[in-house]
Amino acid sequence: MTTDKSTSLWERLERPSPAPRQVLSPQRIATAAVAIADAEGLEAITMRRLATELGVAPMAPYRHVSGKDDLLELMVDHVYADLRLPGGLGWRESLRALAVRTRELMLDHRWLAQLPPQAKLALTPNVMAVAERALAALDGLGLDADTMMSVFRGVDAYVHGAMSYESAVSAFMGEQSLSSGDELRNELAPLMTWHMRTGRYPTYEHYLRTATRKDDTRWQFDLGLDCLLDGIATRLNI
Amino acid sequence: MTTDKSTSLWERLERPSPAPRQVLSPQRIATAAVAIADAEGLEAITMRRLATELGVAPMAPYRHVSGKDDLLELMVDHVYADLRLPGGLGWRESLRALAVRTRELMLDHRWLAQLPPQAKLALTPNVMAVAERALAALDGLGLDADTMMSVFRGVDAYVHGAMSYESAVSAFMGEQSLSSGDELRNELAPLMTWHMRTGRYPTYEHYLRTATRKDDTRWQFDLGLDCLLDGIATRLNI
DNA sequence: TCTACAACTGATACGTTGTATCGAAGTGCG
DNA sequence: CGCACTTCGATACAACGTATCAGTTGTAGA
Repeated sequence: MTTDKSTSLWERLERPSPAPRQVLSPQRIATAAVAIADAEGLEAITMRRLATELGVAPMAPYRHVSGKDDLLELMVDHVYADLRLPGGLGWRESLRALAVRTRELMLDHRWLAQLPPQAKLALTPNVMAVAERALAALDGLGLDADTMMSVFRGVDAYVHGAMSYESAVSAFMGEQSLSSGDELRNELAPLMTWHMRTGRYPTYEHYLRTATRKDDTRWQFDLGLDCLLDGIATRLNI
Repeated sequence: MTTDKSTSLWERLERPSPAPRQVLSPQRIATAAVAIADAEGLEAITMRRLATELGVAPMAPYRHVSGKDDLLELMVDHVYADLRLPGGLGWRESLRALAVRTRELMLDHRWLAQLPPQAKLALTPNVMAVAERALAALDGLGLDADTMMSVFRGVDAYVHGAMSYESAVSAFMGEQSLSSGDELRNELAPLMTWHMRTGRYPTYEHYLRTATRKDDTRWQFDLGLDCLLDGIATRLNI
């Protein structure tokens, strides 16, 4: 190695460290990004922040991911690896497990339900594997391919829709430092009483006054899910 | 009015126009913003772009909306005014109308399904009105308040989830200038064949080869919706 | 062991975004 | 006519995604 005479030895000694090679990899990037998003939400995901967290220059990750969209896809694939579905069950228990496990995944990673649209189309290996599992559970029941896919996508749509709402509420509570449903409703009370004072929402008002399971999100999720599964069973004769 | 001697008459005549007061209003802002988003997608919504479209300085709209979040809520309320649900129907036809009309609204305004999370909690008058209509349709059937709300939210979750996917696909096709399902699949073919070559997704592969209704999104939507409505009917004995 | 090459990272910079700030212009009331 | 108040314009700033390019390092061939 020839020393570059334009920079003195001392100057070069001042420079960081020789930086061992291969400090970055899609794996390390995904893990770091997921950690950030889990701890501080999706809006904390910044190429600069990610680089800082990895102890690297802002543009370094671009050698491994083509941009932020790519990064989000990588994150999705990374966490979907944890979505292992049990085998050997009937179609109904399989779809139920799919829904419940997906919900748990989205509760562990609230940002999953807040991804921008293009990240929702992520056709990554681990996402494909989940679809394959679900479709396989629906195979051999006499359904045609279109119906199988629609049933799977229907359940998936319900889960995503429900969790999109649930995690938006939870994100809002986090921003406002609210730690219970009562605190949330207290925060929203002025707006709500203003609405109710118009007298245009009597049924809604009745709900607000008499409901007793406003915070039982699991019960709400299961009710809708069971309805959907019931309907699949009766309508498709399976 | 005293003329300011530091600026000549001609100089002041050169200046735009005296700018009649009250050129801005939440109404005008909402209409302009919706027009932009309808034509060019949600990412075209920029405070600067909005101001330009309104013929006004970048910061002017901030006198009427507190920020971008507020603007999005205003847009949601604006388009939800068009979501009129027919009255005098049974619970099932009402929920079906709710779902179908919401889908149509989201097809007319693709950005509705791509809103950031906080905008999905918009408790605006026109959104409340839709909820009230749906809840009223479920009233008097012997359901408790919690169940009524969960059923409504369940249907809403399904619709949002399904449309989130559908409009993400449609947005992707728009970006890539793809105008048919065949073109879309052609675009995705390299990725898909790569996945299929792993042999890990046999059921998925069977779907790709034999399905005949891949582009019939309305049929897919209705199948899931009918399953859900069937399930609600049987599980809740209504 | 040396050398050339390819892969990788650092530094710098540009255009855009949301929005804070403050002064100017117009409006309604005394 | 004067004055407080609302509404708008101009300017500015920090943070973002990312293009570009030079510098650095590991590695393959001689």
